[in-house]
Amino acid sequence: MSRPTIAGVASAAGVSVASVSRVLNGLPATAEMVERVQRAVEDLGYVPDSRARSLKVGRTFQLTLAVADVGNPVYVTMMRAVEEVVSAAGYRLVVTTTGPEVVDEVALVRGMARGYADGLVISPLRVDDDLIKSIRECDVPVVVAGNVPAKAGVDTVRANSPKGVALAVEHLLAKGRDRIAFVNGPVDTVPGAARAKGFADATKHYNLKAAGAIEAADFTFAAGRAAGKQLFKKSRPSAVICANDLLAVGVMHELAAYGLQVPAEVAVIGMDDSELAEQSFPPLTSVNLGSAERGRRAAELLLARIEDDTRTPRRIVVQPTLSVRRSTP
Amino acid sequence: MSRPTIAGVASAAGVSVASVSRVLNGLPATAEMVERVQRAVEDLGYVPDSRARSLKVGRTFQLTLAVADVGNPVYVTMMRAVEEVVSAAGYRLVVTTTGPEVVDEVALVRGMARGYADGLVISPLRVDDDLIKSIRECDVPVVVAGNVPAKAGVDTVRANSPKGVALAVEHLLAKGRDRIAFVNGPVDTVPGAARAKGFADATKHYNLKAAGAIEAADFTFAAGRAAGKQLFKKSRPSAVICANDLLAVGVMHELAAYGLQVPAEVAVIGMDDSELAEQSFPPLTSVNLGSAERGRRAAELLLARIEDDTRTPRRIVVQPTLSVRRSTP
DNA sequence: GTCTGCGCTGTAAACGATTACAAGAACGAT
DNA sequence: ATCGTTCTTGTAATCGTTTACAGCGCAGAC
Repeated sequence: MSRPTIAGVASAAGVSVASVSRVLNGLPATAEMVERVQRAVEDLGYVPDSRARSLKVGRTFQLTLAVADVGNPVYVTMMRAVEEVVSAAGYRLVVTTTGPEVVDEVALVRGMARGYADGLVISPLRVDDDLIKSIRECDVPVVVAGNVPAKAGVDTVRANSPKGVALAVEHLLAKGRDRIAFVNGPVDTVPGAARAKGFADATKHYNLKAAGAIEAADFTFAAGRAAGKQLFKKSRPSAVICANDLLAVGVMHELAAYGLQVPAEVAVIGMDDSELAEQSFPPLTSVNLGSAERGRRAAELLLARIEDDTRTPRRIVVQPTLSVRRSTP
Repeated sequence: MSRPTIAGVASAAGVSVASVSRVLNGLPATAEMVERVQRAVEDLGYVPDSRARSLKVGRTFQLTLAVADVGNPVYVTMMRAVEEVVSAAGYRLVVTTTGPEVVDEVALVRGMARGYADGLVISPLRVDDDLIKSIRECDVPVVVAGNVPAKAGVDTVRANSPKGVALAVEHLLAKGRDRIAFVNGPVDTVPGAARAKGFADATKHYNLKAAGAIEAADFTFAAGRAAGKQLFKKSRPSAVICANDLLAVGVMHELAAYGLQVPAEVAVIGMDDSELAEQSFPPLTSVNLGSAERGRRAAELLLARIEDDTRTPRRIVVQPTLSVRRSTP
């Protein structure tokens, strides 16, 4: 036998479907009506069909969070924060993963028009005009966790990577480490570009001597190892700043392979201050780019826009702090 | 203006809604019809509403994966495997998170009846009769990645934890480490219970001398640290087996705090062989419980059951292997 | 006793797609 | 020229809800 529908409940309770619906949605009804409906619901094990409901009311009460790589620990921080906010507001959160390619992201945003969810928080790795266009044209609210041009006119909440890199550099200089290498992720990504700018700014501002800069293939552990290998082949920096924690951990492994002590001989700083930073050994000094707060704010922005689609887009930037651990002196 | 519906497309193209639907679903139509419909679709930027579609056809073409803790790296392995299989079959995968409590899991399974997705892979931390009942009564297919009693009559894919623990013990004994401590997660969880049994079996079978056994508060890094602290306060094992990689990494941190060398003085073995095992330092020897394969098989089982709901439930068990790294001699 | 107003409840029309069925067109065979 | 096939297209019912609207009963005011 297939699932009971509201009509089945109605006939079992001897009332109309409208009354069942009203009772289920807490609209006024006599005590006897409530009683009869609830009994029938109980008896039949009725559960309302969310597809039909959301077709009618035009909302799914689901929100989507899209991330590029589930293996990147920064996303678990963000995911937790988003989850907390949206579930408090009565929404379910579903997480999907886009590939690293911008076309995947565009496809996802376009797909939202099918009505899978009432809103989307997306943290795109790469951004192009197509993506921005698809976000602006999207029928459901989208907020971007990441950096997109102000003229795009979309709600965003982003980190201040350049400031973050500066914090790392200052910390190292204060400890007397002035031969600072930089291991970035791909610069054709949003975070890669921001961090490249940050390091370039810092290089100029603090008049850093060149000590090596590498662009890793992606933001993964394996790429970090490869980058480390390449880096230490030709230079001996006294410190390495990495564009995220996975890269940093990869680099630390390579340092160990070279027999170099962290932090005694080489200091290492990661970015994101993810759980991995705490778990790595030695525990990793890392720039906290506020992923939890960004997640929270992004979720709040999304809820606010669902509430009122006419508000002017906001651009929130959250400031970094440095979590000092034992990978720096 | 709001999104165009199929009726809008039909009138724009000067054809009937049925024809539009047919063209969109690739049913036979004349070239001219196809042309007109596609032009109208293009012009209006029409995207079919998946809610309406799934209400009618009774399927959402979405599958759900539910995990207890997104912070546990074992799930990323599993998630990747599941994603690969289901997307190849034309489904979208959405991931949700249950809390650690069994009531959350039950609520999730019950909620599936609302028709959010066509199937569910759940990896429950705790299992009780309510959960099993809810799974059996669930209107959509559910496969459990984890151990539930055979009499439950549900599709399951599970690891062989006892065998896994045995592999770890054998490896340690072969290296001459016979004072083996065991750091488990909560034994009221499914994996906790299985691993406890494994260690008890091994203790008996290999006649291990008691070297300490701790039950951590949960399967997290922090709990691993706490457990390590407690353990080393009273005993000096020559090896520690941990119920998962997060616990193992926590224990290694605590060993470092005590100034004990890994693996020279104390060997450490984790379980799950997650990405963290490779990333930790020293890289962690870990029992590979086949999370990727379990994910893959679970997804396949789910697809098969969606295909044919009458097939008798299968119980697949995947065998462990040991990934030896540098945390053991 | 009649009338007004209020509060419940039921009937039926949506929401936006798919699809069974019927009708019309085109075409070949007789 | 007629008939029967086949192929394409349109009409309308349907999926399971919510909700506008109308109807009905009952209480209170005159």
